[in-house]
Amino acid sequence: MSDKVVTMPARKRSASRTPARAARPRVSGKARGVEVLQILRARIANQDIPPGAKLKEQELSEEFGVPRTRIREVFSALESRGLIERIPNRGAVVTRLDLAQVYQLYDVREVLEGLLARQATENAPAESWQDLVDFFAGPMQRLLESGELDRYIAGYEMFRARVTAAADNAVAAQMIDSIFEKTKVVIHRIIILPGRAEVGLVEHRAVLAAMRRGDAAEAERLRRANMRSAKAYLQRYQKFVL
Amino acid sequence: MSDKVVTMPARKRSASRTPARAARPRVSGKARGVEVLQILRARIANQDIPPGAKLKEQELSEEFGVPRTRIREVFSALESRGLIERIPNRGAVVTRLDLAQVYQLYDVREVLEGLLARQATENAPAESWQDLVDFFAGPMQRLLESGELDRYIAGYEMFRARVTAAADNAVAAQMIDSIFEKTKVVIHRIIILPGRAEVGLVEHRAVLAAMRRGDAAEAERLRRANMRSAKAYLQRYQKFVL
DNA sequence: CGCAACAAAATTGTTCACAATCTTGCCGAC
DNA sequence: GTCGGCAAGATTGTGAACAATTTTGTTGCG
Repeated sequence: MSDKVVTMPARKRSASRTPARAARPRVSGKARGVEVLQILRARIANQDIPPGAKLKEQELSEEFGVPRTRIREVFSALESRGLIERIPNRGAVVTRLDLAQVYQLYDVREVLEGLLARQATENAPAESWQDLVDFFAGPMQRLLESGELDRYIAGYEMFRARVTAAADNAVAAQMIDSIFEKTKVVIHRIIILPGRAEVGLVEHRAVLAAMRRGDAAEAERLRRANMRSAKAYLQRYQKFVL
Repeated sequence: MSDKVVTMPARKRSASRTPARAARPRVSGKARGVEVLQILRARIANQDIPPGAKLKEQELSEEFGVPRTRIREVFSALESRGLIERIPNRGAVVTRLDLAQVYQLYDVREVLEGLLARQATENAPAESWQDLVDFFAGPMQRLLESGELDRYIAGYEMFRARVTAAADNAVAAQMIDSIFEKTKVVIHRIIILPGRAEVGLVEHRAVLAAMRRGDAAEAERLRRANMRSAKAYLQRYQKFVL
């Protein structure tokens, strides 16, 4: 995600007096194309826009205060990411995940998370994981027992962020990101399944122990086992999750 | 990788006489947006358009006979795939791979090809691989000895196609495709490195033997080893490949 | 000769009008 | 009452004109 963002003088297009059609009604301040893309990605990932919903060009154009052609460009990007489907002359709808695809996403995620765990272990000094070992032994255990699942999930995402950063593999990170934006809802629903968080916590402690030892191969193996176990929960409670 | 590419007549933009905007000069028959996208993807993958080259909207618009707004949409899709970079008011250029990224692509490809080999072994009956075992024992060996590298590569891609089809994992297949379209040239250059094809052939035979035995775990392990070995060649002959 | 300022050309970005296509609701025939 | 057209409305697709910006070329000064 290149952050060379910008420059771009903030001045607003001079006076542009246009007498008729006076000031634009811009519902929310002007947004650049990239921003619109990110916002829509997030909305789809969170299912603020539910699967199957239709996206209308004009509507979005007015909401974000950008030209309709720009919305079309954003649609192209969303389509190439597989988040929406476009049918000629019929518009764009949010893609619906089918079961087979969710399993495939989990299979791919298994090997990618394994890769990141291994590379993180190889790249970072073993001691650097100590704080996470402690965190998962104490605080995370407590969050789980007191039922604070939101903060538990936040802790888990922090773990993933640390591993991803240490692995230093932008390609893999980006691919997992694209899996996340499709399955975020599913993943969160699995965590709150009966017994899943407890099992997951044990598995994560095992992964962290291997990383703390500097055993990269074992960290990869355990992380993959962890993902397979999550997939097994998905299969078992399929009807509740999808 | 669809090769419907097309050549594209080399003639230069016709007379462009259009006095009163008469019949459209369509250089090549009308093309849909998706087709334009595929063609440009192929051109970039083959380096018909070299890294760093600038893509001009009007030029492409005229060549394909599609509106410029459509070219812009295609650019958005190419950008989201990481094939081009767009700088505001400066246009679009084909992204240049840096060394670190190529290594990362190989690391990811290692685990994904491993996944496909495993799932292919799990899904297809062991006997179904016999013809490939034979092919890699005989014909491929001969192609190598007689130096017919193009056909050797074609045989290798046939192997990949078979495995991918059997694995039946569209998500993984698509991700590997996106890796291919960025590294196709590099991959082909590695194959023609001294000794690489010979080693690769031996490794592929081992993978196929495991698949023929129905040993999915071993097939995955061997395929990953094969990819690591290819990456090692890349590291060794780096300066000749990039 | 170098170089800075300016002018011209090329290119990208935006806007709008309209055409093509699909959707919806209505009306009548059976 | 149901079904099949048919017209009106909504939505997407196209193309050109226009505006903004960058690039290129030129001129004149030191």
